[in-house]
Amino acid sequence: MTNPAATDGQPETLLLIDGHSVAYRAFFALPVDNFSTTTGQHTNAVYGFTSMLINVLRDEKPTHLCVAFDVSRKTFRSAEYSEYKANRSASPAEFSGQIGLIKEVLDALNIVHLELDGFEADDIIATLAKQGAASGLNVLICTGDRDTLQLVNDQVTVLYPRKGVSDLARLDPATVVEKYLVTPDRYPELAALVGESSDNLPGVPGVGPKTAAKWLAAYDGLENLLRHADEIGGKVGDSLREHLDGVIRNRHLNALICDLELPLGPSDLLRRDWDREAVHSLFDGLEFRVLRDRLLETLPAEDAESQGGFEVTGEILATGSVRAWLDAHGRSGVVGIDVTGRWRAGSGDITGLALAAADGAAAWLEVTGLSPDDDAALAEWLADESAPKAMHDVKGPLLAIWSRGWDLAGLVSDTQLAAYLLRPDQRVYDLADLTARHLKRDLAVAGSGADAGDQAAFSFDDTDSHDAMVRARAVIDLAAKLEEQLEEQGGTTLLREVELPLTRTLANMERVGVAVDLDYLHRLYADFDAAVVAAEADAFAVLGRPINLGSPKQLQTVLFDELGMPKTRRTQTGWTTDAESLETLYVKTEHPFLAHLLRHRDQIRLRQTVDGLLKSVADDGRIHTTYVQTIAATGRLSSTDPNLQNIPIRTEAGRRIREAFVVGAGYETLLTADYSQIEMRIMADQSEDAGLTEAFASGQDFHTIMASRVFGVAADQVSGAQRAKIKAMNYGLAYGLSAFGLSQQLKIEVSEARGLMEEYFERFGHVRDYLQEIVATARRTGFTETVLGRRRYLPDLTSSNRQRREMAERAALNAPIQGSAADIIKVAMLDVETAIAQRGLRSRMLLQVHDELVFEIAPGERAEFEALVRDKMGHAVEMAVPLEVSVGVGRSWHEAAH
DNA sequence: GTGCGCACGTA
DNA sequence: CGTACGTGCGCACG
Repeated sequence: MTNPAATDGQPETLLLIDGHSVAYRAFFALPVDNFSTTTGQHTNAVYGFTSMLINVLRDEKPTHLCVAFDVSRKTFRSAEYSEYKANRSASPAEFSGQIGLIKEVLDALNIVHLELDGFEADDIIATLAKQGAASGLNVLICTGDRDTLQLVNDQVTVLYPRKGVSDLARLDPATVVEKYLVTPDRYPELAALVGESSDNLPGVPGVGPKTAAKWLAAYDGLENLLRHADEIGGKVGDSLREHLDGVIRNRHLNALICDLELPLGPSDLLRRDWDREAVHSLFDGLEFRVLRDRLLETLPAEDAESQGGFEVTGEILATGSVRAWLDAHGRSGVVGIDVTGRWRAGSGDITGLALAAADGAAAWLEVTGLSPDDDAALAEWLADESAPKAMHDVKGPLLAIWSRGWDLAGLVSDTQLAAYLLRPDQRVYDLADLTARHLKRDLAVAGSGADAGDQAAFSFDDTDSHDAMVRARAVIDLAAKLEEQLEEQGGTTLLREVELPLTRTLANMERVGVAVDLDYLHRLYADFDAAVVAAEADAFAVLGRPINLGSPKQLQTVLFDELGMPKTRRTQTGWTTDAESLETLYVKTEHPFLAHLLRHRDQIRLRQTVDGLLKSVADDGRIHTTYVQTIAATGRLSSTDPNLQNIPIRTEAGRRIREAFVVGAGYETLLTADYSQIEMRIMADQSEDAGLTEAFASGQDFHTIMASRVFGVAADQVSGAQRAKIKAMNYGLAYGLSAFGLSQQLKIEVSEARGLMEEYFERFGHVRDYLQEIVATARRTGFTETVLGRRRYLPDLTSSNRQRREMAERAALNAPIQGSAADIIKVAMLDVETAIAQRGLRSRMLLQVHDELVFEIAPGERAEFEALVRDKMGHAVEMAVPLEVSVGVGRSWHEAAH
């Protein structure tokens, strides 16, 4: 049994939490508006409660733990005194439901929670506190309810939230006396005299804590005081005598019951392993990212100890001994590798390597200590296809390996990629976390959680080398475990043949980068900057004073309060000032401020994009983005630092930015190749809809031909408006578009949009059947699947919350379509790369933007390369509907567009 | 300093 | 009340 804090000689600690009390404190401590999920569920109380729980577990390291809840407002106390707590207004609507979520959190953390009909949480706590103290435990009670102060003694301490949820006062006997002027056992007597407004128990008028404490001291307790009530003089004496019944009632009601019959005793409250899967899926739903990280940081060891950590006995390889070690251990099975170093933006460096071999041996070697023969032996082994290796998050280390002049081959697993394929909707795939979840083992690495790429230090001591060897060992075990799971869901091919080799392709693209015209970028920045300044000046002139145009809050004050404009759509914090709403406002009011504001928005955005690019230009005059392979739940890539997948294209000014991306020295031109309507083609193929398939086969403009089918007119009779409507429908289909959404986008009535959808589906009925089938299947199996078998799990499909469920349905609709498109372009990228290598071409792949690839073409290779790209992209997978690829060339990304 | 919401760019 | 992302800013926490 896990018992993390119990060490020899130290007393064990029982922590008792009043769930309702702490949740309520949290609710009022944290602004409810700042804590809600995208589905509208308020979470401030859950957040505050969980945050406090994490802190107190970290700080107090209790060995035993229980959370008590009130069942309802009906208790023996309210039965005896109907006014008990009757002053409490109904809980705010935002609070309701959060107690249920807190219990889900506790369940995921495998923490016992108790409630008992007719009694309050306090009574449960009092009972357990007494039992715990009796069996020699230290008892901590975390509550915002002062009634529990009566339980304080040498063994029992109350943690009382001072303010918020992070500042807990420690109330031991001495502190209670200091603060409340009486000993803990007298506190309820004092409260009976003074009254407790939160319980709606009125006290004796005119008697405050000081008077009450004085009396209790003078008469040695309440009982004796009441017996001698007639001795007390003055007005307060009269007052006391008039309210004797009330005092007696108060004292009766505020006495906690400490002999309840409970199903569990202190020995049943030993802390238990928590359920990683449950925590992840719950925190995903609650959108608790930071809290999850804090939880993992604070409590990683505890669920792992039952299996223990990793026993690694390794050696630090002395100079000259690398070849011998690799010969002995490097070729008898999969070797786990952990690279220490740093990497970013297409390059990196290595300081050390840890290896863990299948035979149990482990080694650490420092790059600076390599002899020429060590270096050669290592380079040879790393590049040896027949020496199988496993790593975690290999792309960065690969860049570092390349920077050393080495290469890497024989990689059979990347545990990060494997974990991503198993559950693509996780936020992070940290090695320590995966190890604990899948192997129930503790990595016990100092500073685990940090990616190697973030490692600041370049000096290493024995701990570093040991930790690195532990990681290398964990990677092999994890790789085997994940492989097993992936096999069950048919995902090993996707890992081996797509994601794993793609990592290398992406690393190459990052390493190469894309050339930019730096002078042009600077001029562009100056232009946009001037436009920003001008727009700002114009806006201020109209307004008569300067404001921060980038502050939605200030804009709301100006637009809706000062200028009295009609209110726009609501946001969580007020009324939206987004561009679309401002346009509408401008049509209504023709206020020139709006025009200047919109222009300012546009220009500042463009300036910001250019500024970001300028800051990213490396010494080689190129921009090296980083592709993240494990972010998008659908299987797409993402691009960051900088994001080159959202460079403007829709406006003229935006396209000027694309002119900054140019062909690099020694190359002839850029070439872009993109898939036309790939998602619609996937839908046509998968739905086997004859009408849709024919529309693609016709070779005419796709949206026009679709419109002609829907409206029953010849293609040359389709109006612009008709084409626009069907185009919106085509694009929206894969997103789970509703009649309402379509009406919004096309600015038509909902009834017309509904009619449009009906007519569309009358012609293309198999598409509707297909889309409905996706959701129905996903609801049954729990996941969706792409053409290559990439899964996405959507537990919310069976949620009782309608908003969550419908959101999951749209995600289910979209995932196989967007995901299959991602599969296809990934295969195409690999095929193109292979072909480049086979033909010995110098041309190279630079960028991927979901359905588009950008290449840099070497002199003389243009025609051959275009044919190659068309072939590989067009035949990445075989489908009933041809994949159409359009290609353009030019010296800049803009010119190469088509 | 940190986290969040808003706004907005792409496919 | 249409999916999937990343970034930068202002603002309110601590």
